[in-house]
Amino acid sequence: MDSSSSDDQDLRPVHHHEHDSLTISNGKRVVSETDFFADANSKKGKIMAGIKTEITRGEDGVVPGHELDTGLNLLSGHAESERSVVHHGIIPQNKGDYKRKMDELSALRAEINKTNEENQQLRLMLNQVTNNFHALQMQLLALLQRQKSQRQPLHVKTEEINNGTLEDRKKREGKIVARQFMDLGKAGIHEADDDRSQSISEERSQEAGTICPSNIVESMDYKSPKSSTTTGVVPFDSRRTTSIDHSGNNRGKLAREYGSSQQEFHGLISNHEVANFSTSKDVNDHQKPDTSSMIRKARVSVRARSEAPMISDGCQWRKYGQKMAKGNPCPRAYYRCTMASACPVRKQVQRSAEDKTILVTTYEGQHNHPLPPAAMAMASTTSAAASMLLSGSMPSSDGLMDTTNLIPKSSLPCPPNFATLSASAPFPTVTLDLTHTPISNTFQAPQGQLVVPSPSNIFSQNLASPQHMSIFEQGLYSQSKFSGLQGMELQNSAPTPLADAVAATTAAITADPNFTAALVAAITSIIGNAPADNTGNNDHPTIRNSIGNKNL
DNA sequence: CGAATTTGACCTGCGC
DNA sequence: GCGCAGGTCAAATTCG
Repeated sequence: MDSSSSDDQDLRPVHHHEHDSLTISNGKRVVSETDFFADANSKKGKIMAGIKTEITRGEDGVVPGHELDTGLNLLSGHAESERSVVHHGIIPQNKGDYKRKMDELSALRAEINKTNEENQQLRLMLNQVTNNFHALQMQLLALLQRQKSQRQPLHVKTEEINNGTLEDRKKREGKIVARQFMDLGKAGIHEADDDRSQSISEERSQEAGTICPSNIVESMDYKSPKSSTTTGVVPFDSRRTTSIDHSGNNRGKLAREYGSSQQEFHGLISNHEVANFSTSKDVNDHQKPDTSSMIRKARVSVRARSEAPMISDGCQWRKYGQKMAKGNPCPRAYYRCTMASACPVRKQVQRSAEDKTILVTTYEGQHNHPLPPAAMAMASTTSAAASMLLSGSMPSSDGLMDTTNLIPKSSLPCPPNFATLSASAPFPTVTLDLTHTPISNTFQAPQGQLVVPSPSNIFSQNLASPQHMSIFEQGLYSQSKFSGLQGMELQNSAPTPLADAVAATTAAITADPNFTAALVAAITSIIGNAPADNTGNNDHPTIRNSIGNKNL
């Protein structure tokens, strides 16, 4: 059922293309190959054409002749007019004409087969490159961890903690804590992900002796020098953890459930990241109230154009609430992940007040269970984005997180301060704008949100994360090329040879237009305008009527 | 009939 | 302390 509706959505752009071709041909009996693959001049267009033909075949397994007509009728929003056009074109006037048409149909069929093969090859290539990239990223992570552990003396952290005003310190603490939370979450996912990521987690655990300066342990140590160094319950959300301790009402029930899920969740965390954490009680004992309030979750907001009530991200969600939010006539829906009984991941879905065709999905938390590939795409992307948000740069003196160093000013077609994170924002939020609005608009966002127009930033800034760069991310990355941000990933590299190497690798991987287009197809199939469908058909190479099409 | 959704009530944090 | 807004709960309702 879902797939059928999804197919409808998928086929819509195909129809438009064919309709255009038919209109242009106007009276010709068969859609010419050139018309049918109208944009086949470009590599991208060639891919699209191939995918389109696959869709046409998909209806009943055959393509040419009247079957083509049938497909059009199924897809057409102007069925009668198009049917007449096509029928007029296909009914032969004489035998020679008929033979000529049959020849053309044969040629068309051959072309379809060819493009289908090309599609298959592209798919294989995409998978292969993805796998290779994952492996490469794992290696880079390990190297980076080693490099960090060698570069960061502990006195730097002490100095940073001791300097500055109390307010500055509080702000720093909040960021540091939040940053670590995301690291924890990532660790959870990695552990559940696969053996490779597990090995990485273990590697990170082994390197726990000298740790990243952004580790929460420093913050906790500062606030609570007597904190236990043994593994304990990590307060992923201090508020909920407090509820566990002090609440006996119904809310406590959820809190307990949530808390247990957190324990379960943290069981997936590498020892290094859990070590030195105090229990929630310890934290409450040693933290000042205003300091604990700084402990906030990072969120990742995804803006995408969609008519569906919810974008398909591969996960199973259960709606548990709906609220009217201030300043937006559209209600905000609250969902929680139901793929595991105690998965802490929540998401909010709300249409943009400015543009109701834009669906804003905000993710919070990390899955504590294995994810299907389709869900991994979104999960890893949001995790990477959050990671970039929380580890991208050090806070500036005014309490704002200066993220301008994420992207060099010289490469930005936007104001240099477009990306700032206010420490006063309710939650540190990264926004992935997939609406493909012009760049100038893409950077417009509510105050306190870091807008990331191009996930290339995520990629190049997220080297410290063992997170896989998913197809989703790669698609996002490739989108950046269409957004006029080419080359940013190279200029944006951290000033380390390793990061340069990664950026160069990224550029090399995505240099091929075929690859880029395939990635766009993949990303589009995941988060496109398709109605909510959780059928897991995201690996279909179809280019859907989606956010990216108008820019392709 | 079980699962999912709806929706009013409740809780919490925050600003005044 | 009060009111507001965001977030969540859970009984009622709807759906498959």
